[in-house]
Amino acid sequence: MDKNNAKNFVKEIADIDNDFPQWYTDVVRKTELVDYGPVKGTMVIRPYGYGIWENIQKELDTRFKDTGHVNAYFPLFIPYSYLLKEAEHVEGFAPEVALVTHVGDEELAEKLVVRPTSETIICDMYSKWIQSWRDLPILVNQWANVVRWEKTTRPFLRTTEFLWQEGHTAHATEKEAQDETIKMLNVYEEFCRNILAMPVLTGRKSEKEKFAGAVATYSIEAMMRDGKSLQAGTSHYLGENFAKAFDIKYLDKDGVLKYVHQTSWGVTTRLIGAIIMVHGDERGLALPPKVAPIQAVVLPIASFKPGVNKACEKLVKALKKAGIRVYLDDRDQSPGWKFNEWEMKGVPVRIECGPRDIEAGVVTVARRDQAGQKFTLPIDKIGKSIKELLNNIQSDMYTKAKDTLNSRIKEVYSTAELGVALDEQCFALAMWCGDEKCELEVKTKFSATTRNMPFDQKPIAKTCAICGGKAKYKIYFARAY
RNA sequence: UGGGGUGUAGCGCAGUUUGGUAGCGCACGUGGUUUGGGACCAUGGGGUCGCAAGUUCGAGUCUUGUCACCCCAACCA
Repeated sequence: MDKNNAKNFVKEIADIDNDFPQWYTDVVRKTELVDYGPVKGTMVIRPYGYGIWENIQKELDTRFKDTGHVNAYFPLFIPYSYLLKEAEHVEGFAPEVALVTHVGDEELAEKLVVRPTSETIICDMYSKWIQSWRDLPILVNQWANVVRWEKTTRPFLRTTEFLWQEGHTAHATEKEAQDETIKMLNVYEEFCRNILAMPVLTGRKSEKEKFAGAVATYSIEAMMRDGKSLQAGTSHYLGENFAKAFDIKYLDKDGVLKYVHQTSWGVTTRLIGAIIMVHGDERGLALPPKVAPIQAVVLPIASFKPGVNKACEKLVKALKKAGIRVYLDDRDQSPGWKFNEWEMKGVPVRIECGPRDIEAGVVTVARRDQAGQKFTLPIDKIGKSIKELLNNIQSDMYTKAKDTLNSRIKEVYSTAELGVALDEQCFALAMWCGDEKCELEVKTKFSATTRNMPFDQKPIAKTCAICGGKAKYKIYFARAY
């Protein structure tokens, strides 16, 4: 037996602290989340990875319904002319849209784009649906795929095709639309906190970083293990921009024809990448119980011995009855192999059941988030005790991530301090004059960008940390994915 | 689009300098012994060496062309 080889197993995955991007790529592939697709930048989401997305969908959908939204579906193909209607929008997206120009050998009279986002086609429909103030608000969400032909790609974080949800709402008043924008941002924040065990920073994007066509863009920003920021979701206040471009008007109570005020908001499969990079460690993936496709894995030990298989089946039955997503791994592999396999795949709880356990009336349990430590739980009421355990893991994972985030936000008052904070893998919270020049300077000097402006705008200084001019906003700077 | 690198079995690689039967580790099949932190023994299967021309008695190896992918900058949910 090659014991050294066995112990060095985890080194098959790149060193997380020294080579974070490589570690990420290794984990994503070795844990059977994805394969690379044949077309550059596309990915095949394998069943285990898709299971995470299904849980995300389920939890988000519940929240959307609770806030009055309904699901609908709009076409994949959009006439190119639609994209041209909103000036900023086309400028932002044209370079990265895939165009359909031919069917067979025949050239199309009008080019089609494969949707990079659905504002245009949805607005086209809204202009037909909306006549009167009685038709408002329209609160629609779509689960779909979109295509953006980015130059460089990475599984989940930036792929040519990705899955997402996009909410598109139309309102009678500016106030109502603005409230909706913030409401959905807060839905995302709560979802990340409670379901993904991932703390995020909410706030408004700078003019430079906002969505093409929006009046204001708000984002949730998450901190990855290496101190880089990941924009995990966005909520846009579109104002009347698209309403004017697509002629979406309603007749108000006062008899005046008015433009609607709109919002759009979305999160993508990028969230899966965020989970990996926030919770993962040197052993691989660690999934928060609420999104884990498998919450507990049952491993029979010495299954050839009498009674073991039966005890495991009984155990699985009890756990299923308690509503736990459980998997019985009765494959013909050595136990140690399976321990590592499931740890790498991030299953929150491992339950070992062998002859010694059966004799003692217990099972041996290991938590993924506290690797290596085993303890026993009595076999009776196992459903209830594992359920509690999963809840504890969920909240412990959040606490740990939250502490990390808090300890790595540095208030800075000068360009020099900003650079130091970034090099220490921190987010820098600074006062800013609001001028794009300062954003560019930071980008050139430190390859970092403004992330967002928190709602708490209580100033920490009077002058801009970059140029020393009069400070207008408090804003986070960070390197980003 | 600029700079660097790599293409050999499912994965990771050696072999190329100096041309001479296609190799190694892991994974996979079968039989047996095992099973509480990646087991062992035996025995098998799997390759047009990225592609195309050329030189040669003979090319994974030399020449020319070509394609693909990866990393670093620029672009982005």
